[in-house]
Amino acid sequence: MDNPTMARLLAETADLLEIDGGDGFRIRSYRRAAEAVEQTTVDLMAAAGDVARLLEIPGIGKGMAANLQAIAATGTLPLREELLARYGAGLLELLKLPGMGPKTVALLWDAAKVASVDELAQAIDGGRLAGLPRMGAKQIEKLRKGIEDYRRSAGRFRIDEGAQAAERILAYLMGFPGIEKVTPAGSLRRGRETVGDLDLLVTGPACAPEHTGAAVEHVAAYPGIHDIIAKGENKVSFHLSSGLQVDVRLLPTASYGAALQYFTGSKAHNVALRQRAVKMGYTLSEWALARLDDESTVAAATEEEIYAVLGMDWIAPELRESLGEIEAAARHALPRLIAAGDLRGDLHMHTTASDGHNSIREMAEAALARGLSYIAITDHSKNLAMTNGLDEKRALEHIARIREVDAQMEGRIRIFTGIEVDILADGALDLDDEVLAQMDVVVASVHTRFEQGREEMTARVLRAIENPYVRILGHPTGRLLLRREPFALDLGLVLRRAAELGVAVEHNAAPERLDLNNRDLRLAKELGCRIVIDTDAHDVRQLGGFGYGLSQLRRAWLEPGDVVNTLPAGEILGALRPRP
DNA sequence: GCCGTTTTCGGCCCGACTGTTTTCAGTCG
Repeated sequence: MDNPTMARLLAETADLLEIDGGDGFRIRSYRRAAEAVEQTTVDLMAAAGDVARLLEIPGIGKGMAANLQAIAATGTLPLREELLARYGAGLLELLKLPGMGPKTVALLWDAAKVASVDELAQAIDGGRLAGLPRMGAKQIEKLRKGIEDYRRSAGRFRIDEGAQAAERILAYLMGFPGIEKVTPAGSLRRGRETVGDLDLLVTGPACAPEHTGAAVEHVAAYPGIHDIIAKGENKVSFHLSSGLQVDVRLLPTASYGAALQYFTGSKAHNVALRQRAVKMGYTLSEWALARLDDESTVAAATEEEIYAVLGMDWIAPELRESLGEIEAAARHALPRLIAAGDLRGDLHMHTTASDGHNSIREMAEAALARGLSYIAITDHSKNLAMTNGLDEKRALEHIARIREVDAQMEGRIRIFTGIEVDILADGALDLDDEVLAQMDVVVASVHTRFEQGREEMTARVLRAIENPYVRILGHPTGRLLLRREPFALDLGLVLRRAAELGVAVEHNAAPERLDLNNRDLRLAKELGCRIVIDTDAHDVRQLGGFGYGLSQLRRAWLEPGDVVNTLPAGEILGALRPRP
């Protein structure tokens, strides 16, 4: 078991304790422990026998060390099992609905015996919620909508979850002699926000036709398998315990390119490509690109040669959505897509001054190690009290420290001063302008859920970016992928006004964020709005992790010039809105 | 359940917002 899974078990125990009405401080201990387990670089499975080692981790005491040992030994912990036996796993699922917290879950369980999302839907339809405390018409409607959103995303997994699962399987498969290459295809390779299942293509001598038996058995023996759906000569399909379906296909090296092209998709792209092939006298399948007349193979080993025979440049997987990429590739006019190496700085991150886990210096060194040439430190402001947000006085002290560390770095990396201010209900910012005037970078973000309607919400954000010190609009939709519905916001208006004012709009690269969807990003480009991609890093490991957000930019055909933090340190501030 | 220039008990980040509550409970960050 890995650390993230252990962290999940502890967090679930905290949730169950909360539903159970347990002591709030004890609950918080479990939450803190889950966070510590998530954060630590100690491999807990390996260290489980060493209590002293466990106790060195802040947030882990005697009780929690015993819990970790129980998890390592049995795969779960007694308290969690006990609570699960009493309440059932369905309650944990209920907690994922927006507006649904432990108190409401407990209420529904006590009063209406609701123990799962399905039972909640039935209770709503049956009118059994009416009359319960705090269950007015609006609240019930909110739950109904929440269930709808939840079900729409069910069955798909966030791309980072898919990528991590793929990585583990890949490492396992590569340990088998005769397997040379494992490539994830499908929506994972195309960089979508979510994946429905995993397609893994495997090749090497062990995958030669008629000789796949041993390799198939190796795949089927993967320790993470929950159940096997199908096992054939060159394909094994199974579920992981998370419910994610995985299709592993064993292929001869000779047709690897054709298979990769076929299984990468998208469906629409493949249909269009096959039509083009037919017009040119070829037929394209997962085995090869062949001549229509005598069925002789003309290309199969690599994607590049297949596209080349069809008169096209190779198309980046992110673009394969049949949105004009085939025509552009045929005209040799594909964009020079933005790539990881183009990004020179990260303008949104937190330190221990608010809710980050590392110091200014540590963040700077980590950024340097990742090849960045500048960062901006943007800790939270006072309105986010739970993050230990900075008031005016502390904000000024903090930027003095940032400048000190910047001087210590002696030009190896540039550290800009900054703050992430909160947009209040009336559209004002929560810090005085005199303080904001001292900042290189002011990121204005919405942290509270507004539900009063699209016009009002849009007006608030528009008012916030009128403040002359705001240089970046952070979390422009506030959407937490697959968990919270997007804010109702007329993003078209906001992007247009931001473009006029020179305010850059942030695209958060964290997989649970990915603020701007494909349409938003294409619109931003159309309107000439500046995009900045940030990681909102809360520790050194998140820093520079642009990957998932970068895929979104590439999918929207964005080029280096469309993204401001491709500029060098000396030009970045000048490219943002000028300070008054 | 964790932690301690409080050494073994008594603390433990808090403010904004919504809905239904006529004074506040629950959720979120």
